[in-house]
Amino acid sequence: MENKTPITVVIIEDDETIRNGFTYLINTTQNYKVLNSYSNVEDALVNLVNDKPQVILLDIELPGIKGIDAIPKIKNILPKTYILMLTVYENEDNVFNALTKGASGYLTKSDNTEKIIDAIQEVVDGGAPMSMNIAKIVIKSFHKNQNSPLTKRETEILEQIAAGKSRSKIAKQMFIDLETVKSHIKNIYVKLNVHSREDAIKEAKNNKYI
Amino acid sequence: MENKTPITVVIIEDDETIRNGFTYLINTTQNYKVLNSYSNVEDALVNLVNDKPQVILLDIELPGIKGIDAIPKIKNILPKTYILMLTVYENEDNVFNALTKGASGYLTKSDNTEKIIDAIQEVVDGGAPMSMNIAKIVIKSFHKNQNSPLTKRETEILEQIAAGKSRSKIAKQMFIDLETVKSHIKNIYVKLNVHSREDAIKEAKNNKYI
DNA sequence: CGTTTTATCACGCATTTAGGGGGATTTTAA
DNA sequence: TTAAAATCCCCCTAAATGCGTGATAAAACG
Repeated sequence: MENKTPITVVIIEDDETIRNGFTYLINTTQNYKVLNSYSNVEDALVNLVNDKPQVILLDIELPGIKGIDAIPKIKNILPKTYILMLTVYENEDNVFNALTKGASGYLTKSDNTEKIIDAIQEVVDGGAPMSMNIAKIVIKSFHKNQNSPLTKRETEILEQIAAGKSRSKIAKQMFIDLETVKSHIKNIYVKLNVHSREDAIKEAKNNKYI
Repeated sequence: MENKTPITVVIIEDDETIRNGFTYLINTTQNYKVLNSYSNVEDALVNLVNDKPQVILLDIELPGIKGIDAIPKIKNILPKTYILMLTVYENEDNVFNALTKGASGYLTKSDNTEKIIDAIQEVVDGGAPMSMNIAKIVIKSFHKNQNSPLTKRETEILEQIAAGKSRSKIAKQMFIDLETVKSHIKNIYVKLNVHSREDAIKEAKNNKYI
């Protein structure tokens, strides 16, 4: 067990105490090694080519280039490196932005520090470690509103509109008359209090009707 | 610790062995209690009003009404009950369907059986427990394709098109000429090899360009 | 430093679509 | 057995769409 090739980590975090804390924690754990740690993205970007870590712990709140914007830059240099986000805040937009740009996991610093080791292992094993509250945010983003004012058919049609389909195409694919589709759309607009496809889509997505 | 009010659970699972196994496991754990277990959704639906469990363990592969279709029916009767999905298969569509309809967690039966207790506790605490592979599927669904053939501007415009905006509205909001927008859209169509908004949206979403 | 890509703007044209107005009828559920 | 939901009908005008064939300036790349 002792002489396995260790899992290599780089830390990008501006708070020196946290940076050193994590470095110590990881380095004193068997089979894990911190190759380097940086207090900002700029420094990290020039050195990462040499470090070639398997996992990067990336803070979100950083001076200069923010953690979120660092993700694509890092992925450019090291496409196979797993990026684990670290944050104190649980801002929804940050979560989805980071995931969209390619982060593989998302941890809050309030987590038990030992969890960081589990998370590093999990991400190397192809998993997607998340703190409990982050998982909740992610799962909740899938939940549809059960109190939609739209009927089943109206919802169906609005979904097709959101897919960019014309009224006539919707009619053909649903085997109903164009006039029926128009009628449904009229009712949708009244219910959502809008006067265009754009606003209907926006309103429906905001309220998670679709 | 011993005389806390226990967390109440109902199991809906057709395999008798698994059903009894989970029931035994949960009932022999302090502070957890299985109120009832059912081998199909139909039976469960008529009794759930009396059971009023905090958590339901719901199998996906069931005879008659499938687990996925059971979710909205259960939510109708008991809107506050947390639903944890159980499955042997890790079918992507099932995962997203279940989450969309309101499942709060998703576990594979291959998980260590003790994890089920942790998951029940986590969901009651407002979390969203997932097996590692499920978390991976969920997180991956957010990842955008880094090899998009579209330029930044083209991607921007295609996103607006996917939001249902007209070319002229896009032009106004981006402070560019309608002709410029038309030009971009033409290039998008060529690159994606499509001839309509609908197909452009579909192609872009399929490949995660947007 | 030169070449390519990207972003910008131009004009015309045939065809379809969108949104709104006013209805009616038939299924489906409560 | 009512109410809600889904279906279909006709009219209208302004706007949008997709495609053709361009040009020019700015940015990025090697």
